[in-house]
Amino acid sequence: MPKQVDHEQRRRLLAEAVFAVIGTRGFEAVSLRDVAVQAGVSMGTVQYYFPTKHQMLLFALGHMRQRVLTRMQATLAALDSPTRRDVIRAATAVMLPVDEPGREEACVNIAFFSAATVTPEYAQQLRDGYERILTVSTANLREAARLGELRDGIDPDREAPALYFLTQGLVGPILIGLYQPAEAMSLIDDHLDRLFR
Amino acid sequence: MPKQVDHEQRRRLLAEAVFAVIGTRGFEAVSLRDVAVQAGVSMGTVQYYFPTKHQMLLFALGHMRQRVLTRMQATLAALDSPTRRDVIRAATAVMLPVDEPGREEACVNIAFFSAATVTPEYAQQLRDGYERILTVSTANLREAARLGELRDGIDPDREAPALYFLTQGLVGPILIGLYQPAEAMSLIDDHLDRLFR
DNA sequence: TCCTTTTTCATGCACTCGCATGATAACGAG
DNA sequence: CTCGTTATCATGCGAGTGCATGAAAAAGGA
Repeated sequence: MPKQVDHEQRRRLLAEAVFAVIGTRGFEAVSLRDVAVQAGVSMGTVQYYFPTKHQMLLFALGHMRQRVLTRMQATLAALDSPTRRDVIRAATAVMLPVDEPGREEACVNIAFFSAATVTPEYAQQLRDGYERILTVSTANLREAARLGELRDGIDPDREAPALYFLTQGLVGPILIGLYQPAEAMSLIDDHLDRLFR
Repeated sequence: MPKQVDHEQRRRLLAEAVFAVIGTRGFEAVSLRDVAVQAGVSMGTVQYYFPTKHQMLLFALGHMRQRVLTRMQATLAALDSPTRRDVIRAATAVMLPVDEPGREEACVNIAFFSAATVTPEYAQQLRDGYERILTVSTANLREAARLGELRDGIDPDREAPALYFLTQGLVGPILIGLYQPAEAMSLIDDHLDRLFR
């Protein structure tokens, strides 16, 4: 049993390199050579861990989903005795490209979204991610409703998707520099004002 | 003066071919050869009208913006004595990928959005488009407010962007098959219910 | 120490890309 | 018809692509 290497960790390292390339030069610029250079390894190593480029990108997409969730959990855990509204607001902010890792994730996300229109496997991954986040978000709003924190006539099961899609709709404009993150958050806050007492 | 050809029309024809390629094989699959085949001309002809691939894509982006606006105007003009709410609802529906041309436009749009994260010229075009549509949308809502059709406490200048970004956030999920167009429109209608009396 | 397995690397290959070039075809003015 | 401009095309080139191959290096067990 020679030389033990954590394959999964190695793949994650390469996936991060993929993110960097997508974030700086775009999705179509992703080549095995670029990824190798970015990761500081040879091209052969990339091939060793990913038999094909498509599998590499698919893994990278999955890793990005997990990275977003991890960052969200860390952000929420850092909140000091937050209200239900604080939680929802912070979770929303994580999905917006407000800082550099958020921006990179948003670039990667939109790139895969574009690719998903012609690559069903990407679309499946993205659907999974959407449904997971929507489930959590809905549960949060339902809990807020149960605690009586929402205004009268607010249906958590309809408002959760609406809030989420509004958030998603803000990602693009922020990315292209049309909206400032602060403006976007102001818009989100207005929306939350309407939901919460 | 030999052989008169409408260059602008020729470019639009090629732009439509670009759309078709993006819609069926994706943005990264766009090559001069594919566009030429799709348009039924030789590769040299594509080069004749566009000195470089980048200029071709830039023109295609501009043409797409105009196509969306044209389709929107046609849709609105076809409405029979519409209320202000009908106009806003129809304009929103045009931006969602509910039919085939709408889907193609959405695919093209998201592809350029992704590319815009690393190509400032695309970002500029997209910002222009956003601002134009937002201006019209805001004007519509203001007019509705002036006519007293909105509920109390509804600010057109804040609700117009919110409605627009909600719409944009719905495009992706529809494209990847997570949401049905009917569900999306139901969500939009809920939102309009909140705005209008 | 040597040996076997795992990991890394350098190189080659067939293919496609964007772009350049020169020839060919179409068409209106004289 | 003839000519000259415009439009279209076929072909070639260097560069870069994903992937395959075989060799070199690394490292724990004997």
